[in-house]
Amino acid sequence: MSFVILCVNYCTGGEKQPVCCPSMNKKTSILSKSEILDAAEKTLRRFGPDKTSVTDVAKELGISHGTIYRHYPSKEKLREAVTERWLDEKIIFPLTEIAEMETNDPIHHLKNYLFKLIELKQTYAKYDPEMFKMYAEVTEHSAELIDEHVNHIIEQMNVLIHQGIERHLIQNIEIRTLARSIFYATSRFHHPAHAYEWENESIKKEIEDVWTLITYGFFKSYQEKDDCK
Amino acid sequence: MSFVILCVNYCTGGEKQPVCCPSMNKKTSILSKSEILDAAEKTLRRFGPDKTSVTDVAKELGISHGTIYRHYPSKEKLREAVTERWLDEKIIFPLTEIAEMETNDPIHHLKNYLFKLIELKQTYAKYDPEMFKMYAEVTEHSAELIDEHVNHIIEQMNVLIHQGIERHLIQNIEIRTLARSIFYATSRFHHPAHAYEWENESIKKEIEDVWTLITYGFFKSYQEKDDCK
DNA sequence: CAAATGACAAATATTAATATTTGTCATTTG
DNA sequence: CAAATGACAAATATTAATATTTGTCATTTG
Repeated sequence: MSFVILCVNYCTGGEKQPVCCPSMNKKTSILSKSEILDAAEKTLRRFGPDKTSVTDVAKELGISHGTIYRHYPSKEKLREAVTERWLDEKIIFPLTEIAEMETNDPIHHLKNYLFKLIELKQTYAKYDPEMFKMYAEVTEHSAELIDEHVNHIIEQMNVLIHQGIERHLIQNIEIRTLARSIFYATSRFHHPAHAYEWENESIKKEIEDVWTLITYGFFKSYQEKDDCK
Repeated sequence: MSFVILCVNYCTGGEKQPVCCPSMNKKTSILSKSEILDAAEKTLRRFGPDKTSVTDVAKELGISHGTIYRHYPSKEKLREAVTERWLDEKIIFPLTEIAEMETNDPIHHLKNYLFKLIELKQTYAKYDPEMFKMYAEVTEHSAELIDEHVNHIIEQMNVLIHQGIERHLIQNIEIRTLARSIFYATSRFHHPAHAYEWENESIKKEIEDVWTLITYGFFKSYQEKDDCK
């Protein structure tokens, strides 16, 4: 009984744990991936991504550094794992909460979602600078990680856009293309390469103005020009 | 007579020359700013922006490095001057040619202008990598230089937008805001921080898709929904 | 006498010697 | 016997000594 419960406690978060069920007698001595990630995150925040060694992380855990290599095949993979968890927790999780809210104003819902993405990125750039730097560094090298992250966001935007189309508020064009274009057209406001431009207060108005542009476009439609009014 | 002509020859390009008119007997010995910039550009292309010293530039010219400091107060100012001239020649000049063309399709004209900007940036990133790197480095430090460059482009876009509004093709909203928003919404395609993402072939479709988005917007207007058709 | 020089100090970059870190794997531990 | 260890070589980073570069300015040059 307690066997099962313990296993559930240990194996949360979808991690592929080192087999934790046979011989459960040593529960505290079994090192989990998330314990390593906790220690890595703590160490990264202390020393910064450029000064943190695998040895430092091992020291934090009071173990041999060789042990970490039994869980992550390289320093780079460890950095990616830390970044992936950080992105999931700090960016994807709060965004998912917004995405799943009920609404009868899909346009506002979409704006809410996108603006939250921007706010989160800009907040963490400022208040969790070491981890944000880590994220910026890792995603510049790992196309895989950034692709997964971006696709996750575009996927959620797809759903919101779909709701807008159903209610005849959004033009019925290729959804995925639209989601991607909205994401890219706002790169300046959420891409880490632009972080140094976020200090300026004018950034808030710029975001609103770009949002207005992509909402209505600059083109005066034929309806407005000829048929109507 | 030949005095005046020589002066004109020497003082082209709007440079503030070291007074070249009194005592013209030594015409070849007078060092012009553009000669320094030529040598700097040549040296920068050879050694790259991180390995080029003021001494290297002086060597290229066969002069003492102290002389360069009589024309530019610091290495950084020299780098800025090289970058500014490069931008004017490689980006602003060809853009101005397009901007000044006559057209009866202002939307196409605007697209043409913006796509040329993107094409030029992407071409020089690939085929003049040292100077492009120089530009990327300098603009990250000098807000002044990048502001001037960006404002120049936005100014030219203003004119094109104005033509579109006159012909009732572009919505009559605040022109400057619109120009800036179009510029920012396409940052991914012309901002040097994104240069490493330009390798991917998919970038061409992304540009077209973002252009379509900012042209028409994603919002289904009331005209389309209710009044018309 | 305007323009260039080159000697100089301070700042910065390079080099070479030294130390640490990364990643592996045979051995140890519980 | 699964998990951890720690000794080890190769790669990378740090340090300290050395060399170059930056920027100034009194002196020289034409």
